[in-house]
Amino acid sequence: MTTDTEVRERVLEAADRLFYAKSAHAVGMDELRAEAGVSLKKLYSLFDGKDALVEEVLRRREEAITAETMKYVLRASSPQEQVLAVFDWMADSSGTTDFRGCAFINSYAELGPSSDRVTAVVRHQKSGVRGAIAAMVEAMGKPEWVADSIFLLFEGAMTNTAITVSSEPARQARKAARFLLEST
Amino acid sequence: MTTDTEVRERVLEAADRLFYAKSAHAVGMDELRAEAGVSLKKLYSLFDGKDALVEEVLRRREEAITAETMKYVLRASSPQEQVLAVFDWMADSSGTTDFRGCAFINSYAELGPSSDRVTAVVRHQKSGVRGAIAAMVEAMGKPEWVADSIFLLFEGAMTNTAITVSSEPARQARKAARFLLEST
DNA sequence: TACAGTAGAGAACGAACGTTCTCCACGGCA
DNA sequence: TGCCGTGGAGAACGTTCGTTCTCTACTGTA
Repeated sequence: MTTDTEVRERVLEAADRLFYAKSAHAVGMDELRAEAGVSLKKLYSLFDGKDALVEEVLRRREEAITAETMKYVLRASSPQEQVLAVFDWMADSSGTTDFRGCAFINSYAELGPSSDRVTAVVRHQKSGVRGAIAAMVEAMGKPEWVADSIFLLFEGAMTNTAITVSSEPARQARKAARFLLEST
Repeated sequence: MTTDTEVRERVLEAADRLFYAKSAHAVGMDELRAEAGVSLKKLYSLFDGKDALVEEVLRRREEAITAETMKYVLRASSPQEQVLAVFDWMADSSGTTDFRGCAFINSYAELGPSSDRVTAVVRHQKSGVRGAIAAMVEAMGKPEWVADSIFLLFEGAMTNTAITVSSEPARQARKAARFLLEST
């Protein structure tokens, strides 16, 4: 027997995958229904509509990404390697054929102007990433502008890794971040 | 008398403004027709449809942005200030209330997966910016990885200036770029 | 077996889209 | 003046979307 929670999760997983791959407006509710193996009725009984679904997908993805990058950070051997681990995560992620950059930047580009809810989730994710980097950099005793710079390198590498379909930007950003950490 | 060329330009200007502000899929052809003050018939006689219009808008914007940043670069007083001028352009641009980040990144997020034409224009613009920065940095005798890093800082600042609605990321990126140029 | 209630399949609906077509007003020219 | 062709206004068309509704099959229970 499949509980509602399980069905919800299946829908969210499918929605996350499709929205990320094709952008939200390019995925119809019927396509999503088919991909999740769920009836349209059930879909609308579990979610308040497409907008709410998009929002929930983003929130869920924020948690998932945070957890996954944390794994990279925690297995690092030194404080500096901890900071740089986020770029290793990016390089590994971009190896998957369906890498499409930062889902939050993408969603903000597509839906930001029309949805305050999406904008709020995106801002929350960005300030979270920025805060996490800042905490690690501060623990190394480095000035705050170094953390800001590494965050911007991360963001720039995220989009350009997607656009160029190569993990080169991730490696370049890692190198720059290391230089900043070692020369300040 | 208004020539076809003038009408074309008026349509392209309106399309650029609307697409950038609201994302392409959120702007209907009828809204664009009204904004440009043109009949639907004329619109379709001048352009091959919405897709072609989006593509042409992006190409036109690439030229316009290149020209505008060049103005900042050319008035700079030193090679280093020339490189950093791109961040001054960004800070000034973000001052306008309707700043929405990089139109090419935004378009790639929204249309990249479904349009090879859009993807091609975006890649062209990105490699152009990267090349321009690389040329200036190389002229200073700095290693290539410094240029790559400054480019990524530029890209990251572009998106985060939009998301945070503040020119702070532009200033942070400028500071980081200056540090890279002065310590290598 | 008879029945109540749930859930799935997918038809149906209203709105919005991109695109084309119809109709009419107007200006140049004989 | 009469005629032709261009162009504007916007109705119309076919499609697609998000969302809701209808009908039917099935399950558990007495």
